Amino acid sequence: MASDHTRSAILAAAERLYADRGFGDVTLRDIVAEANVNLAAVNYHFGSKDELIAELFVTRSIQTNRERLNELRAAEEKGGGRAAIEDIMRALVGPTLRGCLGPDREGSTAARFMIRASIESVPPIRRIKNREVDHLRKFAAAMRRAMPGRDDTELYWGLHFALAMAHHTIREKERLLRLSEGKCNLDDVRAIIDRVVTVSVMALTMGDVPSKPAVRPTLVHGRLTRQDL
Amino acid sequence: MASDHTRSAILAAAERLYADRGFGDVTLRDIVAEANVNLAAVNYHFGSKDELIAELFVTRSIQTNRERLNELRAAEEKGGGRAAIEDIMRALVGPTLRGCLGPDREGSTAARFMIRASIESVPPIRRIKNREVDHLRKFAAAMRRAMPGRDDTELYWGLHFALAMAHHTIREKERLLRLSEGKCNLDDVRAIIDRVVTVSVMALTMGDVPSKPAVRPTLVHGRLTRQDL
DNA sequence: GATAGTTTCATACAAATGTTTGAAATGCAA
DNA sequence: TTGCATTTCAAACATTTGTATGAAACTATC
Repeated sequence: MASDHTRSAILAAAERLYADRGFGDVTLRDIVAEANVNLAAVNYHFGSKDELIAELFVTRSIQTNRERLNELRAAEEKGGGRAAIEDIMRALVGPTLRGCLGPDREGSTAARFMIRASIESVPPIRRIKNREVDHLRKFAAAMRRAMPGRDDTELYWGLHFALAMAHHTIREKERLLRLSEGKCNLDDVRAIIDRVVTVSVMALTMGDVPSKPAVRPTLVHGRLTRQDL
Repeated sequence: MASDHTRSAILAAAERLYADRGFGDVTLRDIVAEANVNLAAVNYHFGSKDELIAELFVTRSIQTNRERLNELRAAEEKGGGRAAIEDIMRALVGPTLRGCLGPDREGSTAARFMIRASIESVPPIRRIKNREVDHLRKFAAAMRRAMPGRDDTELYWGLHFALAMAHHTIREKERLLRLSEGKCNLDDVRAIIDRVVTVSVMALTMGDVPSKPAVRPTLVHGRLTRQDL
């Protein structure tokens, strides 16, 4: 194991190709051609194609999860142990959206790969994905601390909808661009994050009785009243 | 063309198998075995495997789109030519959610097939999905009539988020169930539709100045009481 | 009931794909 | 250097897959 040159070349080439063309369209021969290595190298270094995909996915999963948890921890420190709900949602959707929607498209190969993994459903990845629930539970716990007394069901739906908007925006950005004839600016990632966070917090606080009218308006005006393109 | 027996047997078997095992796992040989027809029958009747998949998807898509437009038209008639925004959103997400989340989903292979089509991303279906934009434009137009003066960008984002929540709920219902430990009831389709519609309308009206405080509370309370089934 | 058009069938084909193999090359320590 | 383990390589393997073919069976019209 003197130099991982071949091994990492395969990983890089595979991730790039999968990100660009999807799992269904990329063969081992495509990968080794892109990596300039021999066909047998994949099975030598990874055992099988599925294990290569799995390694790719777990690596990136760990990275994204760590980013998210870092943001979450920072938010909790900022709030003295209890993060604000909007900061929690921001920590949840921010890393993914920034990674996948940013104009720095070349550095975001990893993110585009993760989107592929989210769109297509290939066996090795599906197996790993089942563990993601444990990760989301940490966010659910933080949300519970931020909104004590709120019904857990509402909380889960809010978390679910936040991921829905984030992932769907990434998944269907082409369609949204076409539908809006370019009016929806998908390069302004910060505005998109603000938008998703705002709507998520709205969804989470929507059960509030109108006798406490301060909550919602504050959020509405505090966050992105302005998302001009 | 005396009796479409073979043709429809293929369609039925294919839809069932695709619904159960996904596109990646089902071969033409599986389909013809399930349908008790000859292997060559698929190419004879449909031309190719992709055209078979396309026909399956187009058929179901047309059904869903017709349902949506019917609901939209009914809402517009009810409102005297201008439908209420929440009714428009309900027409947009209702048919899909009802079709894919109903408690009779075990028996409805069509619904499970559409879920598969939403989860996996196979070329013939992707091609067809691109035409969906034209269909969505009709909803954008209705929304524009319902909310005159509102910026088009906001309108598209609202439409986009509504579809995001609906589709993500269908796609990830297993995960949501597991994350919430069964607390999120995914069999109560009406409540889910109300929830998605409410959040969507919130997102659409979030730029409103608080000088018109009647809008949001009305929606909040009307959430679980309305039904247009 | 003969005939033309349609459908079914067994079988073959060609291409693609993940995997294996065994030898050659390379690196490294003694 | 020699010897040994690791890595690379070209080639082959074994399946699987969608599709094509040509004959047989069937159907309906005259």
